[in-house]
Amino acid sequence: MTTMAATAGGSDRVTVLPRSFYERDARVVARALLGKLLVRDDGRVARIVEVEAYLGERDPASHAFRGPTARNATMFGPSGHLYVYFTYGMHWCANAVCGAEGLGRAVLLRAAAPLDGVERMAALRRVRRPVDLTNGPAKLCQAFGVDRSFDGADLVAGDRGLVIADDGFPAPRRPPSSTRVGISGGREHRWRWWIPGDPYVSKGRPS
DNA sequence: GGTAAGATCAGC
DNA sequence: CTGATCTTACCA
Repeated sequence: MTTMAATAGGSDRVTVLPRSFYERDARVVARALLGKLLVRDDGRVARIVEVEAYLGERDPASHAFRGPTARNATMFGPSGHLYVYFTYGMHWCANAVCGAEGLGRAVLLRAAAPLDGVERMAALRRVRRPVDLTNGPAKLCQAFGVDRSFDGADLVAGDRGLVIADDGFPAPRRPPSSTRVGISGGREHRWRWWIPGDPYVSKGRPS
């Protein structure tokens, strides 16, 4: 963790987020995740800069809207696990499950700023500009090698070598918000947040 | 069994 | 702006 601490720019203490961090309202967890670190055991590290909250069965934009299925089973499981889904016939996206078990709520990890292990990320993604490495939910997953095999991974125990950690970098007090990207239902909610000015925030079309 | 839409991305 | 690409969920 020496290299990471040096490049992270926060305090020299890096701690994995506890289960209790995730056991809260998804909208609170989402904003609290801004500035946290996505860490793989091979040295890949990126700071989360954009997130979206999905509120389970009361949210028409959520995969959990129509109740539990084989696909969204992880969402209805315990907090602090990774819900990974396949979409558009070619992309993987990752969420942190939150709230009480059985609610089907989660936070989509939409973008992150690479801090370490950039060569390994670049090896998995052929891009012109470095910013395209991780400035979108499917790009982030590809850069971190996250696919179906990571669905259900425990982000607290790190059972598959992937965790989310805190290096002391503060989450924005009042982060800017917008409607969520790429959804049809649930447009009335502004449940997308990001770190203002960060170059790795995805190019969003929502209002 | 058939089909439409999808929490996206890259290239023109 | 469009094509790629295929799983899932829903309907018959």
